[in-house]
Amino acid sequence: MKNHRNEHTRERILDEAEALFALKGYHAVSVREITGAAQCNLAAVNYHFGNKQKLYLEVYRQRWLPRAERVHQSFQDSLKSEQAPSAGTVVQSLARAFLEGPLSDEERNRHLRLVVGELSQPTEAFDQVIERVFRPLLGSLISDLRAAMPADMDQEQAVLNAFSIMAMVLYFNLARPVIKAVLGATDGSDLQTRLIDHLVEFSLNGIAGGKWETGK
Amino acid sequence: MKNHRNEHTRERILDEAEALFALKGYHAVSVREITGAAQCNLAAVNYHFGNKQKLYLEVYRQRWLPRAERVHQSFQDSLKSEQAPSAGTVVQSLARAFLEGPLSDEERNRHLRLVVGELSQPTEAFDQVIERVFRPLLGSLISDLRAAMPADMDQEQAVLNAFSIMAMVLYFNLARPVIKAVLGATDGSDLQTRLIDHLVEFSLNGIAGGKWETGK
DNA sequence: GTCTATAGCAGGATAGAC
DNA sequence: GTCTATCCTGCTATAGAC
Repeated sequence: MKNHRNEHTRERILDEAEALFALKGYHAVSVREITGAAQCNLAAVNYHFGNKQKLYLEVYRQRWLPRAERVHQSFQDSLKSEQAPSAGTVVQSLARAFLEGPLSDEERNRHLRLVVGELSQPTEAFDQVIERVFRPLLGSLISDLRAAMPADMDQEQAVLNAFSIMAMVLYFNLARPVIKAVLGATDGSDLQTRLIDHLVEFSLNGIAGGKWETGK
Repeated sequence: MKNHRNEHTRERILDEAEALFALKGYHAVSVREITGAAQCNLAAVNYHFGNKQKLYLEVYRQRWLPRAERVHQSFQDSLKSEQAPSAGTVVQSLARAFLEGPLSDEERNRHLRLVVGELSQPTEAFDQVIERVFRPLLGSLISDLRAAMPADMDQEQAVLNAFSIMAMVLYFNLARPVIKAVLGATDGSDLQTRLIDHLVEFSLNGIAGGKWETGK
């Protein structure tokens, strides 16, 4: 009975499993590695979750989903304070919710890597990700965007705009090392902030097509 | 000696390995699966490539790299025909090189999935991908963009613009199923073309910041 | 709920015949 | 170059003591 650690074994397993799955992907991580990191016994995974696959699904259900909802909430909260948010505000709120919102750097990295994993190699968690998170988030984003520029943006345009923004959010996180490498030693200062600024300006102009002013 | 198939075993293994690695990722594919698909013996992988890891690297060297160079070439060729290409032409050439250029749909899907794999879970192939393909391509793109709008775009801006375009190219391929799901049964017609149009317009506006005209 | 011990198996790799 | 046969490691999963 080595278990005098503050957190319960089950929770520690979820934490370590999430970190490892995000870092290496499902198949590259062994149950031994997870239980080793969680400092518990090999058998604990089967006891608490049944098997490795079910552990993975629980990571999504109990760690990833709530966090995704926090991000969505943060996005909506920062919009609720305004009555008729401009497109600029909408895009900025979204970018901030993802890139500097309620998540720590480490959490955000885990979170986005996991979703990229599901996008590129879908498992049983895929449907959850799409239906319970992606679709609602895109729904919010699209309706907010359309409200901000009611004139001549049809549904498909709005969807594609939303996807383009998500593309940058995901990619700027995933390719951070590459971006750093290419930009060279120029950084040191807050690359993160400059990325957000760029993302907001780029996508705002992308959406607006030069037709609306950013109010910048 | 079952080998009366047109292609040499070594080549068939490379083909099938690439398809499987792209589809499922390195760790999710077994050597048995590869040799099964290539209709050859299990031992053939070790005979021809040494081990699984070296096979994976050969897939990059002998299949992925040349294809990446074809795409880059296609991008540059379509620009060479013009003397002072506008930013719109540059972006459109890039998008077309990737999304409807020299690659078939299947090839393109493989190609982009493999690179996303390396981005999200780097292996020994990562450096090759960055140094021999990514950096040169970004270099071309950046210098073309800066030539097209010499006024006030600094190096970092150009880099971030280039990354934003690449983000959309990669993501629009990866998330194609999601996009289809969200857009619903609206498609049928050529989604591909509409995606390219959107990508070009979005990123052109994103780059130009409303300051340049697209000439559209 | 946590542990030890082990069953049972799949995967990578090799030796050696052809 | 290709095949068969086999080794052996490392994995998931389970049974059962505590």
